Amino acid sequence: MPGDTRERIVAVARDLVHGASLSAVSIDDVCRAAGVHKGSLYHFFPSKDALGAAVLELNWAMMSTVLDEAFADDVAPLTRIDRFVDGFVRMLTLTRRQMDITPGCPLGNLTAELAARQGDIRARLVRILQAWTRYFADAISEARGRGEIEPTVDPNAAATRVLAHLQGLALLAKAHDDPDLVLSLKDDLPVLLSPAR
Amino acid sequence: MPGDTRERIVAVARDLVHGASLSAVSIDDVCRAAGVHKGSLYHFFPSKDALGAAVLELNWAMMSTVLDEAFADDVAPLTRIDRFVDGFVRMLTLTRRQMDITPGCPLGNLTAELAARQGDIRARLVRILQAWTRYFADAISEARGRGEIEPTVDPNAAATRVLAHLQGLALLAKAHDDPDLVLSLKDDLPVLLSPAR
DNA sequence: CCCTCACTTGACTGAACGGTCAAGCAGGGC
DNA sequence: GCCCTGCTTGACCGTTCAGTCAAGTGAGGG
Repeated sequence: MPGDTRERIVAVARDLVHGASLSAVSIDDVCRAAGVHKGSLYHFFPSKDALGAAVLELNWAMMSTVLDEAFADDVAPLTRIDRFVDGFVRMLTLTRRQMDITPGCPLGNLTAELAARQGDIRARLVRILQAWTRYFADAISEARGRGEIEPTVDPNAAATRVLAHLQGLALLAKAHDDPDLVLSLKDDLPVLLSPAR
Repeated sequence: MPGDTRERIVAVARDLVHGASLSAVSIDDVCRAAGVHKGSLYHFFPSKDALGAAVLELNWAMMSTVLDEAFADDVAPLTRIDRFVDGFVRMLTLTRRQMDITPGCPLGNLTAELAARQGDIRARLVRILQAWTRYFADAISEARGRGEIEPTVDPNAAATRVLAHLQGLALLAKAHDDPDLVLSLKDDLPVLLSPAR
């Protein structure tokens, strides 16, 4: 299978990083887990940072998949957000079963770890977070158009609120080792989508 | 000055860690910055993990100070939360000026980094987060008693909501390199403290 | 005056780290 | 049959890491 090695390396690296952190996972760890020699890895990636960037992209690709499924317009817009939360929690629960720890949001973790670095990587992180916010904003906007939430609500501000809330809950879930904590986002949604007073 | 060295080591370590992460800061870095030799550091701390634990305690002590000041009962309970947000953002802004990066929440960062480890450290993190939540819960409870928020609001659930929101905003602030993002918590507060619907 | 003990010094260790490289290998095109 | 090219191999390098240790130093107490 050509082109298989690179993908396997990134996939394995993502899993290891998701269960710990970028800095906690060494190149040797990745090679061992992927059944690949170091020179081979460095054939595809010029540096550990480059591998880290690839892991970030894979995480975003996986999150995009969950987002695209959840935000399909076969249900009401606010139901889509609920559906996404379910998918997100399912992701956490699955990793918890495999790794015996609650991993937190893969993108949130990388943001926390990499945002302090200067360079393109932070710009990319911001872009990803913005793209993520847009999923929420679009659904909120549509719900507002249908009269399901107050017309005075700013969809973008509300979407940022939802993302921040999700990230915070994911962090608490990681600390408490309980993915279900994130489920409370569904209860909090009506509150988060109500107008400021 | 007796007992000074240990404190200086922890203080310096905290600053370095706050600007990056525990794993990104080496024992040598700390020694260099504190003007101390390695054997001296290991006289006080049996391991890097022990130093990390001390850094966590110092961060909580500093946060406690900000919390105690903000939550003094010389103003209305909801005003205290606003005051805490101001203090928190001031903390971020100060570090940003010194380090040229927005550091995020010191406790949130450590939570993200250490929660995956098994052992006492996660238990301690959870306890700290609970103690933090209690500050919010007490103020919310008092505000409810004064009729400033709806009686159907559960102070503990609302407090957790506020903490999650704060952590999420701190993460976004770090990503966007803009401490002021956290200020929007003050606008979001009425929303977060309104009853579920 | 000297002993004790908390603290400091600075050189040291062994392992792990990210990264390099010359040599090989296999398959596809000429 | 040959070479080119994409990929693999496994040994190797220099650095940095957390952690150790034997030998000091100096102040306070008896």
